Amino acid sequence: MKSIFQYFQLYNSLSKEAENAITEICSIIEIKKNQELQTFGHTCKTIYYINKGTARIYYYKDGIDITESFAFENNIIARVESLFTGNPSRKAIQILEDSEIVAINATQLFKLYDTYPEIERLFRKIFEVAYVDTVNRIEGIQFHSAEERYNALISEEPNILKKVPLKHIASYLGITQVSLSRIRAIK
Amino acid sequence: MKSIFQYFQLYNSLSKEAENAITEICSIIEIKKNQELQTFGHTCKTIYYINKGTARIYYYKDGIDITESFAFENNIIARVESLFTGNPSRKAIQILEDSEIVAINATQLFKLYDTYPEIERLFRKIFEVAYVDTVNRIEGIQFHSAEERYNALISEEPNILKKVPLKHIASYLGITQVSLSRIRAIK
DNA sequence: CTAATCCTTTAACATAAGATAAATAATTAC
DNA sequence: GTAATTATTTATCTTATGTTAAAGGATTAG
Repeated sequence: MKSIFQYFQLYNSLSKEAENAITEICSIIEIKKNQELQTFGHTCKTIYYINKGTARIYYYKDGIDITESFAFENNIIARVESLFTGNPSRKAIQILEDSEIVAINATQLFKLYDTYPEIERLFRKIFEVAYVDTVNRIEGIQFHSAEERYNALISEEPNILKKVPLKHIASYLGITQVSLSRIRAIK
Repeated sequence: MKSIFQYFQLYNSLSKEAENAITEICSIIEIKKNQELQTFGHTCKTIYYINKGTARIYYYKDGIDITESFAFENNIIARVESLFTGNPSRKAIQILEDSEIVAINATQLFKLYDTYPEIERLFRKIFEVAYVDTVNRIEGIQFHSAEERYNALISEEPNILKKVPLKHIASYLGITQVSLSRIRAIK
């Protein structure tokens, strides 16, 4: 469990005490491909960091499986629409490759915010950047064609095709799998 | 300048000292319809609160004016993709009705975070909720038809038609003005 | 290793939305 | 109040993506 603190360092440096306090509320999960890390219907009280592997957040809309987002090695994944509101999540987190995940107990983390402003600041900054990424993604969705979005995704995340089935990429891009197949066939 | 603190109260209560510190870094702007509150190209260092009026964030994509978001009375508006990264913003803020705006100096605000953890917490929570709204908006864009998105917008913000030209609503919805006209004609 | 299941592609047809142009309608400037 | 400008609608044609169905590949379970 070293690299999570390297990741944190990118946002805000922490005192040794703060690092120890965080370590105490983390656990490591080894989990296999296609398993559900978290399922539907409960209020999300965990933030995950991916040491190794790949995951996605997804939900069902009219019975169809829709991928909201992917997360890859050395990144955070959380169902923020539940974590930050306390509402039960309609979304689940599925593992897409055999993974090693750090689970951060968010209930306890939020308590640490009172004792360690540096920890509150760290997560404030992490989620500010995630927020900016989401704002930028809207721009991509609204004014690029499906083909442009696909190409952009591949160049941002060149290994995604090895890690993630195309059907999940299609729903993430907001198109059907048939459309994605057509787009790929053009090349 | 009363209602901004009522708004803050929804997120986190502040001590009198913290309120005073914030008041010191705020100024009130009276600004007329169609004026630009902030223009393109500079790093965004201001967070705005709308006491009265309406505003939008917009940018040009291939020469076409695109509305990224609207903000109405008693809400915050900021170009977060610049504010949180320090990058110059490609976006501008335009006033859509004669407005009264509170401008919060973000550079000084971020300094207050060191002295007043309660202020850092306040803005953390404000932007967490804004982040959640943005995540939910992606869901709307990706899996609803333009007609559904239009109807949803009207029911969320019934007065928008009195405040905002349809062309801005069209680009916000991710469609052309001609398509929006067609959708409205069906009824 | 084989069968069963799941994933991806291809084809044919349907439809929503884009592009362009022109006609009205509404607003703004003088 | 009128002209000029800007916003909105309507019409026509085009195109990207959706829908459904079926076939071919790949992966998984036993």
